[in-house]
Amino acid sequence: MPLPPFAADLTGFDLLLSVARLGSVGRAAAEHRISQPAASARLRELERRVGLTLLHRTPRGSTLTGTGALVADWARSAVDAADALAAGLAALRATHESRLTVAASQTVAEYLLPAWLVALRAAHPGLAVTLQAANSADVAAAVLAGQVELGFVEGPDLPAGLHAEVVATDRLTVVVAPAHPWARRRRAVTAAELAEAPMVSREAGSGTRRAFDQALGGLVAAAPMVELSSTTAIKHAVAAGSGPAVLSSLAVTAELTAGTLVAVPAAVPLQRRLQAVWRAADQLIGPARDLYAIARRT
Amino acid sequence: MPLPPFAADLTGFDLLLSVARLGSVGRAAAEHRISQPAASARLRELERRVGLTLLHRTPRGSTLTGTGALVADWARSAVDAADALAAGLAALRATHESRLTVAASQTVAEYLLPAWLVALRAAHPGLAVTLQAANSADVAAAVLAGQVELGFVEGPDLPAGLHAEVVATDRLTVVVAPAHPWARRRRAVTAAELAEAPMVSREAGSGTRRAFDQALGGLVAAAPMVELSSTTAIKHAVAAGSGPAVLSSLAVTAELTAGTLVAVPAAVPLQRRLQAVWRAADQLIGPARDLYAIARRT
DNA sequence: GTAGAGGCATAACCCAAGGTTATGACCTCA
DNA sequence: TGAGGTCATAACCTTGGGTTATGCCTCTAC
Repeated sequence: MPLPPFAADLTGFDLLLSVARLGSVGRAAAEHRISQPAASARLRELERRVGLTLLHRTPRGSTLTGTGALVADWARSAVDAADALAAGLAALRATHESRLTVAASQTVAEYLLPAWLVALRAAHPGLAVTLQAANSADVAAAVLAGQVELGFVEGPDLPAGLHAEVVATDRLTVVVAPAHPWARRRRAVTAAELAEAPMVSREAGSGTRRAFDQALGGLVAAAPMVELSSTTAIKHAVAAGSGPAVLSSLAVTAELTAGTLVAVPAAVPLQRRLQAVWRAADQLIGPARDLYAIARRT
Repeated sequence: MPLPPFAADLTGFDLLLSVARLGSVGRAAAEHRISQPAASARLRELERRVGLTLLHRTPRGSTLTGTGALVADWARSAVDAADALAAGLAALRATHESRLTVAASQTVAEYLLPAWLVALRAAHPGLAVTLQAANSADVAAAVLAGQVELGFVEGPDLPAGLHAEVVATDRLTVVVAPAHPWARRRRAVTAAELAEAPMVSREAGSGTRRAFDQALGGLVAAAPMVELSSTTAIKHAVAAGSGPAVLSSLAVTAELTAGTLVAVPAAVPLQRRLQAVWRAADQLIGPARDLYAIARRT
């Protein structure tokens, strides 16, 4: 389960990407603020560890070999993911005197915001972003109170005084363990069936749970089998066979691909809008406006 | 441009994920084959570096704090990406006596295969996969010659003797730099316009180029402005303003989000099928069959 | 043809991060 | 109250990765 040692440290791959872009080990070294021999040694070590020749070194520069180019492309996604992680951490850590303050609901903070922050940083290098992650209601309250300039929430119920714009649509997915009877269903489960089934669900008041309750129309959902406060915990519980759950499709793509969870077709409109919100009295300006534009573009 | 130091080394985050899953620092240490004090020190160092408290340590185990859970979720995607990189590298490096041999065209090898390999490894721990990355024609030839059990190719033209099944549909996207006149277009560009415009394109014979030529119907495309052999090089050329290009939408999502490239609506059916191919005489069995199933599920 | 510039490799040296084992302090539970 | 689990601290060691100095190669320009 732990990451193999040669993949855990991305600096070598990061350096490889710089070499690919700049065409020489020396220039890549300069970009990373290390000496040329250090870069050279690092790249050699990387090749030794992965057991492949990645670079074509010549007295006039270095270029990627064929497999090197493929590896570089794979490495790029890993480095990008690490970069998104770094952007999120920087936003969490930033002090409150910084320029842009944002609050986001769990789904947005978890799955969408990191990429947005990376894009925002491209437009505003050096901008410090402060992020509050909370549930939709708290996000709305923080925006209304002026603690944050911009918020991202799920679901339709919003307090007055807020201006909201839909930035994306999130589809909810019914998931079960592969061994669950529903896993083999071809006919969509009905609202009634969903209402009857005890589910693994988030706590009452979460955006995901509210969206599900609404999707049932007039029906009232059975008491949940378990209530858990994190998406990850729910996924594990479902995979272990606890019962069905309703989760954002953003949250389960990896598990569906890996086959640890199975999506069940459902005959109810499991959609919800992800909205950007700000005070109706204010105008979005500067970085907040740009972040909103980035979010819309997704 | 280089990755910040605290994000380059993922081992700390990987360890954090183990703690989250197992509930104690000691058990996480065991999973990573290091001593408990080493793990403890590493986690403390991680918290120091990111400047956040991630763990709630108690005499009966350790759990994530609120921000810890959010960070863990972000970290998971970074670790997963690194894991996909590792799976790809392992497949490239594997010796030829290993059990499963696969060949894939560039688009598949770059964007889809790593995730599939991760899923495959979940089903077959320890399985060694050998990967050949080549263009569609060479992949087909390798399958036909029996050098590889399973191939993934783009486009419709296949030699006789191969069995093919569509595993995914890939949409091609016309992209330009934000400053390009087409970037502001609301009306779709026509096939005639696309045929006339000198493009930045892959070399003749690549799957992407063939698909584009076919999409023009009877029209014959203008000579390309530049021919480049890697997707990355094309993206840079387009972003620098060289002209339009037609690329797999898988290849440009990040750039579209970041705004360095802009998608142009097109009035031609820019779709192509990604197909799994194997020898018509053979039956897919074992890991090859599972990899095919995983690919279909995507 | 030769000098110079740019590029990578090697050598010698140094430092610190991170590993280990041994041990202690703390809490819970039978 | 003692046993068994947890995490923290201490003392020590190894090694990966950094630095500067230098050499060799190849292409280009005069």
